[in-house]
Order: sequence, then C-alpha cells, then structure tokens
Amino acid sequence: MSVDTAEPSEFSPRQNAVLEQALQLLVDGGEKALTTSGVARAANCSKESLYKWFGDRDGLLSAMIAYQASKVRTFERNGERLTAASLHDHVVIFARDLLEVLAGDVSLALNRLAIGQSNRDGSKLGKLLLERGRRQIDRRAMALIDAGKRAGLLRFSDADEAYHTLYGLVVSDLHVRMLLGEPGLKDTARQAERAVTAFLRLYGTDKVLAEMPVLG
Amino acid sequence: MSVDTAEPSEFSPRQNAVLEQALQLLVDGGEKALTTSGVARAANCSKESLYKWFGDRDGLLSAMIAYQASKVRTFERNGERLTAASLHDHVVIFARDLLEVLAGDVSLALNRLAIGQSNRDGSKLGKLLLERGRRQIDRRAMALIDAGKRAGLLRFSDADEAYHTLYGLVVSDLHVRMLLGEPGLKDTARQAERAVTAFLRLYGTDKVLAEMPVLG
DNA sequence: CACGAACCGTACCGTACGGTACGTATATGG
DNA sequence: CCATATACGTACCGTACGGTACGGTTCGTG
Repeated sequence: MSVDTAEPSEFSPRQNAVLEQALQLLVDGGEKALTTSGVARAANCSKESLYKWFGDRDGLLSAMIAYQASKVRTFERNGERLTAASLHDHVVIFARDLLEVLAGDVSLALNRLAIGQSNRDGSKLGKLLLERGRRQIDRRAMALIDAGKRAGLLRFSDADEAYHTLYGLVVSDLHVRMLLGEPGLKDTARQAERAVTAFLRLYGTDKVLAEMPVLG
Repeated sequence: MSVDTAEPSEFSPRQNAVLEQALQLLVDGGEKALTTSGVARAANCSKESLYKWFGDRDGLLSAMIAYQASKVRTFERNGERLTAASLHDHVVIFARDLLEVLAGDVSLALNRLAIGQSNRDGSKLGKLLLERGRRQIDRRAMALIDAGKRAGLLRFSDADEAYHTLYGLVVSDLHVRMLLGEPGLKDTARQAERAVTAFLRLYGTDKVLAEMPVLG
C-alpha cells in the first residue's frame, strides 16, 4: 500500500499560476530578476493584485516556497516485505531521488534565495524552506530505515543519527558546491551506490553484510 | 616538522583594514548592509578610493574573499609516526576544526554572499570561494589520510573519494542548515567523534579496527 | 440589465544604491 | 618651499526598486 502525502494547496489556481511564473523568473535570472514589476509583467497580473494576495515581497517569496513544497509528493511504501536486496534497492532509489531533487533548478534557486535572505533579522524563509521542503523527504527516509530496522536488517539506537549519516554519505558537500555554482555530478547513480554501500556497512546487520562484497 | 602554508597578502595594509571593516559590516548586517557608502563610512575612506582599489562592487567582494582566505593558515604535520590512536586523534581534531570553521561568522557570511550572487551570470565568487577557501583545509585532510594509508592504517583506492566520505560524515547537512539560519550544533565534539568512528570503520585496516569498540 | 467585486495596466512616488566628480588635506621628495 | 601624488569627505547623478493610487475592463449574480 502506498500513502500519498501532500499539502492542500493554499492558493487559488490563478495565484498558483502567478507563483509558477515567479519561480520561472527566479530560476532564469536569480533573485535580482525577481522584482515585483517583473513578476506582474511575466504573469500578466497587476502589482496591486500581488500586494493584495501576498502582502509584500517577503510574502511573495514565502508563498513561492510553500507552493513549490506543495508540488512535491512522496510515496511511502508501507507493509512491504523487506529483504536485504530490496532494502538496498530502496535506499539507492532514495539516494538518487535526493540527489536529483537537490540538483533541480527550482530547488537550487529557492535555496539560494532563502540563504541570501537568511542574514536579515527574522526572515523566516530559511526555516520555512527547511520545514516545508524537507519534511517529505525526511519522512520518507525515516520510514524506510525504520522499516529496515523492524525487518532486522538495520541496527541503530538513534534513527535520526542514522538518517543524518546516510544524508551526509549521499550528499557530502555537493549541495553547497552546487549552490555556489559548480556543475552537478556527472554520475549520480555511482555516487548513490557508493553512499548506500557505506551506509549498509555501518548500520547493516549480519543479514545484510553477508550479501555485500568484502572490499570497498 | 610543520610547514606553514599561507598566501602572501595581495593588498596594502590600508586596504586590508578596509576589507576587515567590510567583512565586519557583512557579518553584522548581511549583504544588504554591505553598500559602498557604508563600507567607506565604516572604514573612514572615500568611495573614490574604493573604486580605485577594487574596481567596482564585485571587485570589492572578491577582494574580501581573497583577504579572508589569506588569513587562514593550516599546519601540515609531516613525517610524524602515526599509530591507530594518533590517527584517530588527528582526524577528530580535523573534524572539529572543520565544523568550527564552517560555523564561523565570517565563513557563513561569505558563503551566503557568494551563494546569493551565484545565480548571476559569471559571478565567479562561488568559484573563488571554493578554490581559495577550501584549498587549505582540503590539503590538510588529504595529507592526513594519505599519511594514514602510508602507515598501513587506512585502506582505499581513491583518496578523493575517501576524503569526501569523511567530509560528508562530519558535516552532513549541517552547513546548509546553518547557511539557512539554523543555530549550529550544541555539541560539535560528539558529532566529530561519531563521524570519525564511522570513517575509520569504513576505511580503517585491521590495525585500526582492532582498537575500536565493537558496536556503534 | 444593473450592480459590485475582482482585476489589469499604467502611471506615480519616495528612497536608496552604484558609480562619478570635485575641492581639500596630508605626505613625500627635490 | 614648492610640486606632485594619494586619499578623504561630500555632493551629485541616473537608475531601479518596493509600494500605492487610479481609471478602465471583465465577470459573476440578483
């Protein structure tokens, strides 16, 4: 059974279309290109409507984050019988999805935007991005490694710690490098495989380790 | 023997003082506070001098990064006889230093600045920050794990891969979270210890593993 | 049809920034 | 003592942005 987890959209279809245009503008030209006049022009709406709907520029930015987060859906697989092989495969898929999400145009643009604003006092954009943007992927990963533990395939005392270890193994400094403008990996599949191998070597029980190659 | 690695400073003492003030301004108020007029006022110099010395605003930002990088010094320990215990200790110290550097006010402010500019075409700030800011710490880590390999304590085929694994284990998503405004860790020492334990479990030879606790 | 609400397009305002120009002071060197 | 270079402080300019106001248009509803 798969459970679809998504937020109900908080904005009208018209507003969603405007937010979509705003995101496109942000991806193409960066924050400097994201002016209220520019958004209004690109979305064929008036500035007055923008301010009526979103309050001010910060409200628009928050709405963009919320809208983008509402588009992301994950499927938590429950009740599936996990074996060492299927656990490995699921974690690899998770790792590749994670890398793909982090390398996405919109994700990078929104993270750059929030980071650029995070020095100002109480900008809340960073907090919003972390809560709304990562909750889905965090829940998916936690459910997966919890299932691995229940199936006797993984061994850890602190699930959060195990998850952060997996995250670090998968992403390393790649996210920051991409945020700084470096091109992404050429071979994400290999990176995902490497990370999962290391993760299972650290947290796998004998049932898992028995099926792994002896050397890294 | 310790080898001091540092860059010769490229600016006059007066210019360094101005850059120091600019960094302080950036740390305190973020990029928005870093105006040419503000820097001139804070540093008691004229805007004309700023433009004469650094060309334009981007030149000033680049100079700030170069200046900050020139202040960082690392000591590469060569020729030291490594044991399992001393390797462990050195890697832990490296991990704690890394976390401390990444959590520093100036580092976070400069990373935020470069990331905020990295969407604009050819802003080069991100590239500059990666090359100048990380070269020292990368070299120190590579020298350390290479020494570990030569001493028969570490086992890997690709040193770069091993280093990135260590980096990911130490930092995980902490850097991005801090860039987004989240407070840093309360206990960096524990995080460093955990990461190094995992790293040695993955890359340590039997000589190292024999001295480690059996369970995570 | 009539009325009102929502909305578009545009024009407008105040402000603040990047960058330039100018008059003055300080120091260095002959 | 003068000449030259360097740099300070201020004033200035053009531009562009966030935010507001207003007239005209569409559209749903009684």
